[in-house]
Amino acid sequence: MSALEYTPYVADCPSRQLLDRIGDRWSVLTIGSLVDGPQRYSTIANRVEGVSQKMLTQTLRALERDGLVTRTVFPEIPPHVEYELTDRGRSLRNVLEPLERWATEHMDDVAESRAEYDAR
Amino acid sequence: MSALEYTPYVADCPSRQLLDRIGDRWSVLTIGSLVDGPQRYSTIANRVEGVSQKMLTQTLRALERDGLVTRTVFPEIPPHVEYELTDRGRSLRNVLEPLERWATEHMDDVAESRAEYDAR
DNA sequence: CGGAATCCCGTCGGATACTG
DNA sequence: CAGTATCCGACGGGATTCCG
Repeated sequence: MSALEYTPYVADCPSRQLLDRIGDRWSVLTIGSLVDGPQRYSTIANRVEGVSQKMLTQTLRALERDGLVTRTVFPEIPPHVEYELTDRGRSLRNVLEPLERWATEHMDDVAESRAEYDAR
Repeated sequence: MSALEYTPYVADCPSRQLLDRIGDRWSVLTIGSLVDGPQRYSTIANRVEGVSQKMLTQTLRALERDGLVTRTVFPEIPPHVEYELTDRGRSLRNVLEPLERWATEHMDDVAESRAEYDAR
């Protein structure tokens, strides 16, 4: 019932900050790159084109802190680190995937609307 | 078929910019404030607590440009402007609502994870 | 009432260099 | 390989002022 008291429309409600985090550019793509199982840091970096290592590390740390991904270090040389979605992370992915799909499916229509808007 | 060629994981793909826009903090809340029909500017401003008038206007313009909301000016004094979701806007809302709900429903769990993470 | 325009500061985030 | 640390420029976004 406590969840019903949260609403992101209120400025200082914690759910607004959470919404910011999970709607974040790199968070969405990072989580998406983990859908098909655990991945190494370098693999994620390759999948999420254009992300700097600073932002990727920062994003992964935040996701780990929020209990959305786990970080596993294999004591090897050279280092080997794997990131994996938790159950909670997967449940979030389930609502992010439609968003990602919406973006790709409506890209053409949006581009058309933009052209019309800019023309007038 | 063209939609299949878009993927936000590629740096310069237009869908990435679109994903940024629609995942944006103010965009999500602004769209959400329009679910129950057309609203005046001031009403939206009140519902989305903490939004500055600059950001609200900017957000509404972007949403209008992308064909997600319509802007209707009533020639009255004082001015009267109403914003309303388009069909496309409503389809987007349908995928944003689960995201918003996820944030409120998992807020407690996430807060707990954060506390644990920070403690160690 | 619903903006537009300007100023200005904070932080986001990229580039670079270094390390276990 | 998987980071950390530092520097620093760009710009997001708030506060303020003015307008039709």
